[in-house]
Amino acid sequence: MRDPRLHCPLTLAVKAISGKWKLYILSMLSDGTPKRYGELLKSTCENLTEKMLTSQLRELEKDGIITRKVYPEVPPRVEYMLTESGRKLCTIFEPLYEWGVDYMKTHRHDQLPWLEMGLKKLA
Amino acid sequence: MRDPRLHCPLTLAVKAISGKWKLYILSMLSDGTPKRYGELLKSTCENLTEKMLTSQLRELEKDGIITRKVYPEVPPRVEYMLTESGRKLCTIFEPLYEWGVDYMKTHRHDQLPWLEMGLKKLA
DNA sequence: CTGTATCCGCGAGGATACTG
DNA sequence: CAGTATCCTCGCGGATACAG
Repeated sequence: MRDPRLHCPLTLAVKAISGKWKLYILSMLSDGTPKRYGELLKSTCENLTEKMLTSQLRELEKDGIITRKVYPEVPPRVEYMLTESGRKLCTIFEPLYEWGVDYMKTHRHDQLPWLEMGLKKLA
Repeated sequence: MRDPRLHCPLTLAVKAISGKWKLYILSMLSDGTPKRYGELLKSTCENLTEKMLTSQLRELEKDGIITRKVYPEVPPRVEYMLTESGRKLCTIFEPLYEWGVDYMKTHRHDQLPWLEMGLKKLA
């Protein structure tokens, strides 16, 4: 690191969303309603494991992108929700979604997994 | 894969940009001007290796996001450039950049590497 | 200059079992 | 229900050498 040009906002943003499952998780939360742990675990058809979900959630929480709310109940209930910052980050899903639609018009895709998301509420 | 709900455009888009270096590479190309191999290799302060650059470029090319043009010269010259599809994909950099700016207003960042990019021309 | 080819370390991440 | 705790595989990706 001899380059003195630091503090690039774009690098920061790219780092925040890198991580194999973060965009998937964020897309599940992007409709704005809180989601429970088990809900997130099941709502993807890719094989997201408990360990991975937990670690990615922790990082997103550390970065101030989501909040984790624990309800002192039995059985326990934990809800994850976007912060204001997280909601802003999720604006990228709209262009991403549109890009995907465009892309599918001109290519063949018969093997792609489906992803739960809430773009309708975003738009 | 027992879920019958396939063909999600968002999943497709997420897959297209996943890969450790793709967003960095795309951001370097996002000003629209063609870039040479060596140029891309040097213009990031992270340690992107030749192998990684090549593999990521190949995938982006395969996905129709960039084009690779070889000039039959000596010494050889190869230029990489966004396709129409790639340019559309790069629209996410604007919200990402803005998110990073917002984020930096409320957090401390003294260790982040800088990234060559061309948002000005995009805006 | 723009790449392959090869080797290989290492840690992300998957599987499984267990806990408050 | 919502997680830890462990173990272990596997392939990403770094280093190096070489080629057209």
